[in-house]
Amino acid sequence: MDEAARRERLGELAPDKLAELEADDQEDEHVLPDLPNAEDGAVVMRAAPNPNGPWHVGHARMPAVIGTYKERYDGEFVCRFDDTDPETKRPDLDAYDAILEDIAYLGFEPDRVLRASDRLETYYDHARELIDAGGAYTCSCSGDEFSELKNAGEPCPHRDKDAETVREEFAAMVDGEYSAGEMVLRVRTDIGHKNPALRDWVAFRMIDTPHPREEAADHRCWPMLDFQSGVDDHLTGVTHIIRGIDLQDSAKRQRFVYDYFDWEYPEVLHWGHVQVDEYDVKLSTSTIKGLIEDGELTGWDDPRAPTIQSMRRRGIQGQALVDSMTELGMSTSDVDLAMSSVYANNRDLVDDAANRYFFVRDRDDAPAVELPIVDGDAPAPEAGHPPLHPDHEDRGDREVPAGRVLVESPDLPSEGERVWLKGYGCVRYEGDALAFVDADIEVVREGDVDVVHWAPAAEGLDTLLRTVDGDVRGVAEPALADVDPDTVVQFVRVGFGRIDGFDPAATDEADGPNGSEDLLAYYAHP
RNA sequence: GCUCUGGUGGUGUAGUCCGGCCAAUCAUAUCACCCUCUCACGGUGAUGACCUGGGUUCAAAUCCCAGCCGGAGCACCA
Repeated sequence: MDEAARRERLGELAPDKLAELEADDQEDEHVLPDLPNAEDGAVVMRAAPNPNGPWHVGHARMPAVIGTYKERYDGEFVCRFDDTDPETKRPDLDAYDAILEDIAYLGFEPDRVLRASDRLETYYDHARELIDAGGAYTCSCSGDEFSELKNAGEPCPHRDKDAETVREEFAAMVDGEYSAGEMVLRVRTDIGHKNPALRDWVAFRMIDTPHPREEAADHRCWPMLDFQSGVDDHLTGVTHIIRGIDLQDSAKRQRFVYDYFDWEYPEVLHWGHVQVDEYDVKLSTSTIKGLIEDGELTGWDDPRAPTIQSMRRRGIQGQALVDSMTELGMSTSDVDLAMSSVYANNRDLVDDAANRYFFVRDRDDAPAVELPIVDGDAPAPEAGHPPLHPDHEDRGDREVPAGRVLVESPDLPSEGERVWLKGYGCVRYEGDALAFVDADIEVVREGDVDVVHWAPAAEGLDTLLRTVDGDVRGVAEPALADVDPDTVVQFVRVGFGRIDGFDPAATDEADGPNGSEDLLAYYAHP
């Protein structure tokens, strides 16, 4: 009795038990824990990326989790670009769209998209209001000076400035009358607070470098994350904030501002950092950017790059990444994401649709071997006809010409031994040729011969397969020429990959590192 | 130094709030077997964890104490 039948039977015998079982199943579908104080239809969450480059795989976690909760609570997904640092983490103008594309690839679409750099006047207004409420003061201490006082729990001399001076000095900040480092606006918190991280933090500072966005290039007075993000979260109606443990103290800092404004602070959840195994490259936008600039990586979508764009180009479904990310849960400890988990999820999604094709690798340590197939015990057929998919005969089969063929050297049997060319038949290796034996599948069923993939030497496509471990050259069967780019296929006994491009004009002579192959493919995983 | 925060198999996770049904769930991983014209898919099985030490209790992964180890913040970065 299979699962469905068993359930049906249970439904007849004990309907209440079945209902219980199904209720449990519902529970189980929720990989993520429930959100605290979440009301259906009244949940607003935001992803707040700094657009200083395209996303790495770790970034997928935020949209994956927010998107999942959005669906569960019929909530809202706000994407707010926190691009308030034109200098140190300078925004990259292409990154805004790149990030939105990354989110779309993951299968989500933000309900609202905001840019903090569009909202400076709003932040200034709130700063003025905060000053009027006695919650902020301008300060011209150097960073070191203030740090020393702060660590001792001592106020700096500017703390007791009269409100009028603060107003004037802040107006001058907004007008850009100071240079970087000359003046900041601090939030008056509690200079003796037991946690030094919370004492009178900076809300606005001067930056001399113009913002890359033309619309914001005139501003010199920029809010710090805690101020900008705190104000925006309230103004956009965010009910649940999810962020990394590096921002653990942010909520505590922002609460001082919220208290001045008499706002209610949203629910906050923190999670740990995500590490991804399998990559030597550090998971950081600036590190990856550096590697690309140094030529170590060919771009953000280099198969060796731990980026969303790379996953996409390799044919890994955004959903696979989302599944893996939600499986990480919401723990505050650091987690290691195993790429094998992403691969397993992707295999699940892709296996049924991916048609099968042969690709014979030609590697230094395992070169492809070219041999003619000759008549042996029986006349050799002209071609093999393996199915496009073993579970879907209805999709038909491919034609693989079989005059001179290539096989991978480790697949070659000892001289005199037989091997089964998949979709073709049994051949005997005779040193300089493969002699056709027969097409009686019985030898395979009995386990007497190994089954290997192969490709025609002349008609095959010179192929470049780009993998995480470097580029692999080889020859693929000609049927791949009819496959549309962007299709995910399975290279039999090699693994899944995505067809990137086909160039029928490519000639045999023009073998170079780029653009010379007939076929370009990206490798996903086994 | 001060302040947070966390420790369940290789990885992730459930269980911890309200102690027993936990000799600990599920997934992935690894290995084996079955299936199979793939090393894929599917099926079966195996491997493998409660940080340590005390305490409370009839009973502790769960409560208490101490210790050990880890992560984060104390930026005019986000």
